[in-house]
Amino acid sequence: MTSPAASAIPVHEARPLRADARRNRERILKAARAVFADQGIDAQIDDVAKRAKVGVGTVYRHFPTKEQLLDAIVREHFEAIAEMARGALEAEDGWTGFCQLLWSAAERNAADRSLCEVMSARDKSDVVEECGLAAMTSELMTRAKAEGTMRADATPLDVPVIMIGVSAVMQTLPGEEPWRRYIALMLDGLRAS
Amino acid sequence: MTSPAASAIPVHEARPLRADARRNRERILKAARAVFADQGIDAQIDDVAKRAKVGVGTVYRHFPTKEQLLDAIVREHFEAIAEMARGALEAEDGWTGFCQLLWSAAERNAADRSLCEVMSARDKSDVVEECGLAAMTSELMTRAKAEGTMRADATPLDVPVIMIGVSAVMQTLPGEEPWRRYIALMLDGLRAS
DNA sequence: AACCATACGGAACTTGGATTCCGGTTGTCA
DNA sequence: TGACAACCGGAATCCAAGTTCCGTATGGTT
Repeated sequence: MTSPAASAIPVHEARPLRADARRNRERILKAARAVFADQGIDAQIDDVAKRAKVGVGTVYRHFPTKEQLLDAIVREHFEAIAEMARGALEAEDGWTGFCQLLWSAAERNAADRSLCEVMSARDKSDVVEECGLAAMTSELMTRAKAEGTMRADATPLDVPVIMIGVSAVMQTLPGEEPWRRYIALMLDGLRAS
Repeated sequence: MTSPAASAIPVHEARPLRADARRNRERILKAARAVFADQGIDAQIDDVAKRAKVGVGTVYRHFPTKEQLLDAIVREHFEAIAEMARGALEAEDGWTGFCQLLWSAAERNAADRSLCEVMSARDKSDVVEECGLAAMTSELMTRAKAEGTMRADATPLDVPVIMIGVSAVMQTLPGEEPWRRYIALMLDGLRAS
């Protein structure tokens, strides 16, 4: 996206940020990642600002809305999960890859409260689509079904259902045990009998 | 505390409510059931009051806090589910009873937004314990395992995990399909192979 | 080294809801 | 049928965020 011939850039492709602004933007994102991860989506912008050692106004200049700041971070997460999916596609077989993806995605969720809250409360299928996650998951499932390791009636729609569930479990029941158990049950439910 | 023979009544065992007060209390509960069911736990007390054709102050005299009002209603729900559990214990076998219980409890959840929100976001194990649900579920599972229809490593703890999950799914993905699919998967995961 | 568009900080403002208050009603009981 | 404690209604108050504003500071440029 930063290539020399950045010619046909869409709509408002602003001039580069001033050095201090660029620096602050990074600090804000970093702070927000940390704050949202451990306070959840109800964390306050003031806290983010404080942690970034920046005034609230500055946060708002970079992200006009709390929602937008949160969104930026959620996208990063999905991006990361999409990366995991790419890894899962390298697995020796579809079922293994599928399991690997669910486990690692859940693991990431477990480390971030806001992610759990967002996943279990808002439908993010658009983001999932955009970052290619939908397609990769679908591919993984197609393979697994072809191999006969996944029940034939499983559908890509089962994945959000599962992720929403784990996310909720993580928020409500503390500890690793419950959500791991949950994923295990679900995978058993999806395995071909 | 002010009655003449305020003898040995525990703490605050108040005198009977005045007729109008009793009537209002009922209207408030009825209104609250409806409002919370379709707006969720973020519904406003003002709406409850309006629907009950009563002033906000009156709502607050009966339930000093929104939290307490909500709690009263949530307890009613769990009570009802406990009733379902009693029915499930009559089923011809443990597995059937267990499935019956999960399906009917989920069905009830589906009809009440606040119930879903509460179940998926707060640990209500105390209430579950108090109304006997915990014990009955446990009994059902013991039977099913003895019959060999439920996997041996299933535990009563799996039930809240499942209920939390469905509740979250109901909130996030609209329609009957997703949550039904979810329960079906989970039951398959719990069935003995 | 002066200029100014960009940025910054953070106090002040706004808003949405919960909760309180208090003058006016109404059951209940003598 | 008074008298009064128990109630009621709903405007006013309080509060916790999110968001705006504006005087000041600072990179980048000539």
